[in-house]
Amino acid sequence: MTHSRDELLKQLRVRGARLTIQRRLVLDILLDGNDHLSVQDIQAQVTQRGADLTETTVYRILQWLKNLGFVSQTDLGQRGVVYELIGSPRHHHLICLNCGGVIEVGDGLFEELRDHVRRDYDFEPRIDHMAIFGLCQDCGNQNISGE
Amino acid sequence: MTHSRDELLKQLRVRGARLTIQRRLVLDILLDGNDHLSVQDIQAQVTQRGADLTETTVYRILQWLKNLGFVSQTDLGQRGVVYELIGSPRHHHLICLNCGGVIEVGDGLFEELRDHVRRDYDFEPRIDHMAIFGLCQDCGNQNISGE
DNA sequence: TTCCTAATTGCGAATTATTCTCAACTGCGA
DNA sequence: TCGCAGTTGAGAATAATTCGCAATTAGGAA
Ligand SMILES: [Mn+2]
Ligand SMILES: [Mn+2]
Ligand SMILES: [Zn+2]
Ligand SMILES: [Zn+2]
Repeated sequence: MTHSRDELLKQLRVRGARLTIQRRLVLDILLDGNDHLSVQDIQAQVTQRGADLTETTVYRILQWLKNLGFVSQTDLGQRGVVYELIGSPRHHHLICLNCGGVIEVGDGLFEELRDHVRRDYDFEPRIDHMAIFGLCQDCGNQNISGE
Repeated sequence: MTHSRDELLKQLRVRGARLTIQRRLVLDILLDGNDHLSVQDIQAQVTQRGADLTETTVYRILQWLKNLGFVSQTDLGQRGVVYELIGSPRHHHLICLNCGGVIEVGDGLFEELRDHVRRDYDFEPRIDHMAIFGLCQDCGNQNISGE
């Protein structure tokens, strides 16, 4: 499940952050649309709710939430950069280079990798919302030319 | 080891690609500097060799090599997007979000993940040159503030 | 409740990275 | 050697993100 709104706000308050209406708005949009949202998507939502934030502000708030570890920022390739609240448990995606299809996968896939990295390199990986590119079942069977 | 120049050219010829002087030049630069090269890095090398390619052309050649599966394109975060010939065996990197340190790791780390993805999702992942972000040993011990 | 101030936002320009268009050029098969 | 589809050059265009600074405001202190 995802963070609840109240829990989220509480955690932010604890960290001494100012809860401006702009920040609440972006948080609400992220909480509602439990989806991949681009900056434009978020701006559209802002407008739809009768509000109005600068692009700059949206970028700044997303950056802030990302640095705090509440939001993931992921480049989905063709589909560009998207933001999403990091739920628990986390999830990740397989993205087909040919058809663009996006498959959601659980975090289990990455548990071994995480452990290995920790053990072998004493490195604490932040694998929050990975995009793995490749060829899906359908496209893998066709023979894809390089160009 | 890395692809040899001749082997590489042969493979490209087989695929019916035109081996222009521009393409040879970029290939040679990639072969020599066995390193992460940004587009600017490559342009600098081009100049250093007394030649002169447009940025556009460099982008196009890199895109072409990437699509053919010979070159990886990786976003290293702070350090931007870099290109590198995909060697065999492949390697990947751990990148510290705090100090920016880059650790090279072998491909073994990803073998399990690859198998899982193939088995569980019938998806052929192209894990050529991954960047895993997180905190290195030194930085993990300090307490990092969110901002 | 009011006041104060550091944190945050708005605005618009700047920067950066990448792509596009189209005319000129050229690698390579016939 | 010729012809042309594929490739490059040039420079503008587009898209994404960041910057600088003045105006605003959240939230603690009085
Ligand atoms: Mn997702
Ligand atoms: Mn590398
Ligand atoms: Zn596909
Ligand atoms: Zn570090």
